Formats: sequence, structure tokens, C-alpha cells
Amino acid sequence: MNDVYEPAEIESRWYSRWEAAGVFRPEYRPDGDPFCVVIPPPNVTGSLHMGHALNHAIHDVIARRRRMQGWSVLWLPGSDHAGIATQNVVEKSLAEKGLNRFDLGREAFIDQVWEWKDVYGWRITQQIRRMGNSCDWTRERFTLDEGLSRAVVEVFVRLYADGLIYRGERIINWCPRCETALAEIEVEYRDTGGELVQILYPFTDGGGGMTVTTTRAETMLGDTGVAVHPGDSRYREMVGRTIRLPLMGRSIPVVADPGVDPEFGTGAVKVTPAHDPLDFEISERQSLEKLLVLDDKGVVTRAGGPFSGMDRFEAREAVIDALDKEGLLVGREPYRHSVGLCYRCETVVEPLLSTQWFVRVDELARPAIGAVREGDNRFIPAHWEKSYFHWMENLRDWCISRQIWWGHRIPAWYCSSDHVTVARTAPEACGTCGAGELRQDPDVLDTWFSSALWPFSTLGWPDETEDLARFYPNDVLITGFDIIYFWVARMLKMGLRFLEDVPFKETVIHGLVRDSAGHKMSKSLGNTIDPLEVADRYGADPLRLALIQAANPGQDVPLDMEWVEGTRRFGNKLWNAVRYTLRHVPGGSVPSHGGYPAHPGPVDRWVLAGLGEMADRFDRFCDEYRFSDAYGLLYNFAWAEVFDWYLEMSKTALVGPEEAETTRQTLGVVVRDLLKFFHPAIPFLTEELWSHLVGDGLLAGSDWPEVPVYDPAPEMEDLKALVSGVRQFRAAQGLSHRRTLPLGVTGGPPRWVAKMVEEMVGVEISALTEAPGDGHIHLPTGRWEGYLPVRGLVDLEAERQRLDRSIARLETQVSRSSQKLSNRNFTERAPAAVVEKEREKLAEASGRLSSLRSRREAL
RNA sequence: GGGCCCUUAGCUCAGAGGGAGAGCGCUUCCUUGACACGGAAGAGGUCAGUGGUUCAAUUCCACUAGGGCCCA
Repeated sequence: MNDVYEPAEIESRWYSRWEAAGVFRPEYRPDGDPFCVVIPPPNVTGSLHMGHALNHAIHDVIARRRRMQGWSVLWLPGSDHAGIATQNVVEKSLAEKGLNRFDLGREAFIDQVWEWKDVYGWRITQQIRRMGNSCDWTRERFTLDEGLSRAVVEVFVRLYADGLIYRGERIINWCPRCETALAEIEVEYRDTGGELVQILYPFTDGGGGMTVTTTRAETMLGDTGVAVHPGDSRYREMVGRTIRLPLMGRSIPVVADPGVDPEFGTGAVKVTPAHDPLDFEISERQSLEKLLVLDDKGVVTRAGGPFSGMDRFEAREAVIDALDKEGLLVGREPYRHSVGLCYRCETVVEPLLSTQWFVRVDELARPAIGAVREGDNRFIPAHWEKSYFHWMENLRDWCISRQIWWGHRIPAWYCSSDHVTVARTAPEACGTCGAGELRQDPDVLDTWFSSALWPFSTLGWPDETEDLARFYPNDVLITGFDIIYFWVARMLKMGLRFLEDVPFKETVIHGLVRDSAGHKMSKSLGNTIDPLEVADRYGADPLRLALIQAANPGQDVPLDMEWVEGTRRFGNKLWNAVRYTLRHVPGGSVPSHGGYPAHPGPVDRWVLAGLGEMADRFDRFCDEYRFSDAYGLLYNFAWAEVFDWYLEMSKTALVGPEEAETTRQTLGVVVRDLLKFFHPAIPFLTEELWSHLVGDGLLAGSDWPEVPVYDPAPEMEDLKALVSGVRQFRAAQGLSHRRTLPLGVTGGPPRWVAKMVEEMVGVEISALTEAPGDGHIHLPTGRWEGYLPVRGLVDLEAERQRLDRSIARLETQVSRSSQKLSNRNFTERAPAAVVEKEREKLAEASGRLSSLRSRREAL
């Protein structure tokens, strides 16, 4: 073995072997209980970022551990066609050649997108492999593949038949750049600087007018009324009068409607029914005309009179100027307000009236709320349930049609009379009038419509496949909080509707990867880190461990290259611990499972007991998805206990013949079990080390450790204290460790203890029957007390300082304890055990204190 | 405006009603046969503030200040 750990070399070696051995397929353990998790499908033309690396690392830790625990594990991979996002990417590349999608036509354009999909989709799967993720690639799916498309059509047809999908004219959010409708949730609101303008709307009969307020002046072109609150006394006489709409000259009525907020602006609002949801509602109640004044590109329509043909923002200025010229501009002031942006391209979204397809969500949401309330699905951390409920109880219908080409075509056909026929396959004739010559709806479905079916469509639904029976519901879903509403909520709705069970029993929410200063990683901040670059530079394993060590549920994960270097150094440490082990334990001689010593010596018993205790806690943490805590614990145990203490002590034990054999055995199984526990987080390195140490089969396919219970040898803590005592003394005195010190020890330490201490800290021990007189430094350590002769060794001043520090520490401890114990409220009201413990503490501390004081005097 | 979360060592974060912890960073010493990508020793905290509950609060409760996120 190389004497340093080189991640790149190791990491190229194992993935294909795992795949070839079929370890990642559930069939690898056909008799195990099924365990299933589906990947949140990445966008097919995107590239993997650190958020994916984190999400996948968590998946992999879960999947690999469950697999080793004997479950029949399916981690199902795949990708999402990501309608608008993908179409945008491909359109952008066309634009570079001076083309747009209409130049190509629908068919050719879609062919083009498929070509992209093949290139980038392949790249993503390669990246997921590079990071070591144990997906079952034989079951890889894509949201637009044949089977999933069938599931989409099936769901659409059934929901339509049940009246839960309908087509209607509503105010929707329109992106003038993507030229498509968006769902409410796809609009991101951002505070933006704008202008609040006040316009005077004169009455048709002369005699004054009313002042209205708006941030979107151009929409006045489409005004068909002015509204006030019915209870607003200021305007009571004006209701029923008529306004002459400035610039357009139309007569529009003043109406009273309870939807108006009398506190906002002047209390009188212009009503633009075709471009504002609230105004739309008012117009429905008041029977006002709905006039579209902006087209699909955000350009003023012919209905906008003199302003037609202008872009909406250009028109805004032009309208304000024109009003000013006519003396109707009452005021304009800077105004910050929240503006809706397209979540795909950040273009300002335009609310406008349009005929679209919608999902009626109330009936779907009810069981999805119930399932979480009943605990059939559990959010981890639980507080996300509150947000989930709040969200689900305030849903508006979901606009699912998109005016793009890349996606699942809506399975609806129209005859020449515009009757709608919804069907699984193209119908011969109109379901209403029997006419032939039907044309299919040109629109496609929201990407999230197919994502909502992912937990069961990927398993073969609507067919009743074996996988579906075995792996639905999935066991757990792991995702970031940013897509709880986009994705998790909708999967719960659809799963409950079509499979009558939750799609997954637990929803684990992880945080965002941030930089070391706590900033969100974003392209605009320029602080993104490419996981593949990190993997090439430091290794995939070190990156994974750095992520996992910070990945507790719900918590953001700060990442810095320094920390990845830290985990790489840990890898080197582990590497060398195995090299050390292999000096004493022949390669291939460690059994792949079990093999714990039956009668270990005290040091071996101590490390085995520690291993067992660590394993229990580790497993508990993992079961609660607290991987940061689990791997923090393991990391610390491995380094601080095993490497720093046990390996050092084994060096002594392995020399003596009588204990060498159990120590060899213990060393082998302890290090082997560390490899097993670490494997889910750092699969490549541990697999490589396993091949040297165990060499029997693959670690990835091995069994999870079951550490027997051992009693820890009680002497160990005192032994460690004695060793530390000597080390502290040496450090304080600046004594070279080469110089062997004579150490007197009372209490009759067993020979193995004496030998261990001698080897570890370079002393020569002589047994003392009682404490020696003056002229010695005392190392108080419990059952054995150490005494070092002062003469010739000691800088007395340094030793006095050391003692003074210890004395001061003990003094505060003693005074605090005795104060507590002299308080009758404490002794009478606190539990007896607590009081007793306090008494013991006091006794022990004052004993040590007086001993230290006398030593101090003696100096 | 409504809701959720956070504030503990220089940094990133654990923690628990009764003795303040880890990793990194920092200081000093050490190339001893696994590892200098290492070892040993050490410095560093009024646990955001105020009030309350309690024999006991950093931990529970209320309020205040500061920060973050979601929804409208």
C-alpha cells in the first residue's frame, strides 16, 4: 500500500465493480425487507451542484446502511424533463444560431431537445456515479419516457372524469418572455423600486372626478370601471356616476364593491378586470367588461388605442406622459413594492386573463393534510408540518397548462365547435357532437404534474407491477425545504388519490449548502463550488464526509474547502491506521463479519466496549437522520479513542506474547468495523481498505456490525489519567520525552498497566507502598498515584504554577459545592440522588485539594 | 401584516433543568518504526439582553434586541 491516501486513484476503481456485482439492486438481498427511496429527479439539462451532492450523499448514507443491515434496498434514479427550464436552454442555443423554435417547427424542435437530453442526461448520471451513489441504474427513469407518460395521461383522464381537472378562463400569471402561463407558486416576489402614480378620472358630466392610484399606469388602458367600498362615506354619492376614461375616452361606471380596501390610496380603485385578479373578481360581481390590453409578449394590443404596439414598460411611461399633458396626473412618487418574477427567467410576470387548464386542489389536499396530521407521513424536522398545513389550507387551483412544446401534451381534443374530448389516445370523434377532424390541445402540462407521480410512476403504475407492490409506499423522501410545496405536497396529494396510501412514510428535509460565511451559494454571488471539481481535487469521499458531517435534519450545511481538506486528512489517518493494522494482522485474515474475541484482555475489552457503545449511539442517530451527529461521533471515536489511544497501546501489547493474539484479533475487528460504519459516508476509501484488510467479497455488500457487549476494564480511565499526568508534567517542565523518568506508583498497579505506562510515556516504574515524603511531584490519578522525584528534573517555579492553576480550579469547585450543600432548600427539596452526588463531588474535590495544597507547601 | 426558525469559544456548530463541549483556527514543544495529511500539551466562553417559574435556568416561560426563511 501507498503510504499516503490518494483519493483520485482509489475512486476510479470501485464503481464498476459494485455495479457488476449487482450490489445496488434490491435483488442483491432478495429475502430482505423492501426499502425504497426515489431520487428527487434532477433537471435533465442542468448540471449537478452542491445541493445535489448533499442530497445524494444523504440518500447514499441511508441506502448503503440499510443495504448492509440486510434490507432489499432500491434507490431509484432518474431525471426530470423540466419543461420550461429545458426548453429555455435549447432555445437559447438556437438563438445563438439566429433561430427560434418556430423556425424549426414543433416536431423538429422537440427532436432537438431530445438530443440535448441524451447528452446532458448521460452527463448527469455519470456525475452521480462519480460521487459514488448507489443507485439501481437498471431501473432508471425519465419523466418523459413512455411508461411515465402513460401514467401522466392516466392521471389526467381520471381527474378530468372526476371533475378535478377543468378548463376555464381565469387571471393567471403570464411570463411574456417564456410566453406561457405559470402557476401561482412559480412566481417569485421581490421588493422592487417603482412609482406610485395618482390619476384624476373625471366624471362624464363635468363636475370634478375621482383620484385613483396605481403602480402599473399602462393598465388604465384596460379599465372598465372604478370601484369604492360600499361603506365608504366619502364616495357614497359618486356610486352610479360615470367616468370618462382619460386617453381612451370610454365611459366607465363607478361601482361599490366590498372587495375594495378603503384604506389603500384614496379608497377609489381603477378596475382592470383582464389584468388583475382582484379586479377580475370585482368585475364578475359587478358585471364589468373584461378588456385585454397586453398580448403574449407584453405588448399593448389594438385595444390600447394610440399606445398599441408599445412594450408594456414603454407604454407605462408614455401613458404617464400623456396624462401629465392632459393635466390629469395628480401625483407621482417613488414606491417600493413587491413585483412578481418568473421563477425560470426572472422576467416580470403579467397577470392576465386567459383560458387554461386547472386542477381543483381542495379535494386532493384534504387527505394529504389528514395523512400528515395522522402521522402516516412524518416530517423531519417536525416543525415543517406547520408550514405544510398552512400552505395546504390556503391553496388556490393549480394552473397546469403551459404554452410550450417540451413536455406531456395535454390529452384533450377539440372539434370544430370547440367541444372538449379528453381521452387516453387520440379519439376518432368528438365525445359531444360526434364530429371528426379533431385537433389536440397544443399545450403541455406543468413539469410538476409528472413529478407529482414520481414515487409510483417510476415503479410501473398504472400497471400492477411487482416493484409497485413491493416498494410502494416508499420508505422515505429526502429533499430540501425549497420544494416542499412544488413537489412534496403534490406527491402526497397524487399518491393518496391514486394509490390510496401515502407515497412515503417520512419526509426528511435538509438545508441549503452555504459558503463558510453562511451565504447561500449562488451564481450571482460567485461563490458556487462545483462538486465535480472538488471531487477531482480532493476526492469524492472527503467531500461527502464534509457534507455529511454537517447534515442534520433541517440544518443548512456550510462548506469550505478547508473542511474538505480536513476530511481528506481524516481519510489519510484512516488509511494509515489500516496500514498499521496490516503490519500486525495478515491481510485477508480478518473475517468479514463477527470474529470478536471471546476473552479479551483489559485494553481490548476497553476498546470493544467503547466500540459497542459508540455503535448503539451511532445507529440511534442514523435512525433519526441525524447524520451530522452520527458521523461526528464516529469520527471522534475513531480518531480520539481508537487511533490516539488504542493503536498506541496495542503497540505495547503486541510485543508481549501472552496478549498478542487477542490484541491482533481485536485490532482487526475494530478497524474492520470502523470501515463498515464509515462506508455509507466514504464508500470508495473504505472499500479499498477492506480489500486489503478483509479481502473477502465487497464491503458494500457486507453485513452491518453487531458488536457484542463487553464490560469496559475499569482500570483504563486511571491508566489514561496516569499517562496524561506524566505528559502534562513533561510539557510543563519542557522535558524531552527521550529522557526516561523514574516514576513511583502507589496502589500496586498490575504489570500490564505498568508496562503500558512505561512504554507510552518513557518512564521507569517502581512500586511504592506509601506516598513518599518531600522532594516529589504528585500526579493524582485515582487508584494509582504517581510520584516523580524533584531533584535534578524540575523547574520548581513551573511546577508551582501548574499546581496553583489546579488548586484555583478545585477551590471554586469546592466552594460552589459546599455553598449548595449548606442551602437547606437544596438538601431538602432536590432529589436525594442529586444531593448525594453533590456530596461525593465535594468530598472528592476537597480531598484532592488538601493533597495538592500540601504538595504546594512542600515545594 | 401573518407564520416558522436562529443567537453557546476567533469561525462552523453540538448540548442538556443539577459538573460548559466538538471540529477547524491559534500558542508551545516533538520528525519515536501507521500517519508531520502526524503526535503531545495549552490558551480561549458573564451560553444575545431583561424579567419570571424553580431549591437550582445556558436549558422551561414571557418580553426586548439582532439575524434568517416562508406566506400575503
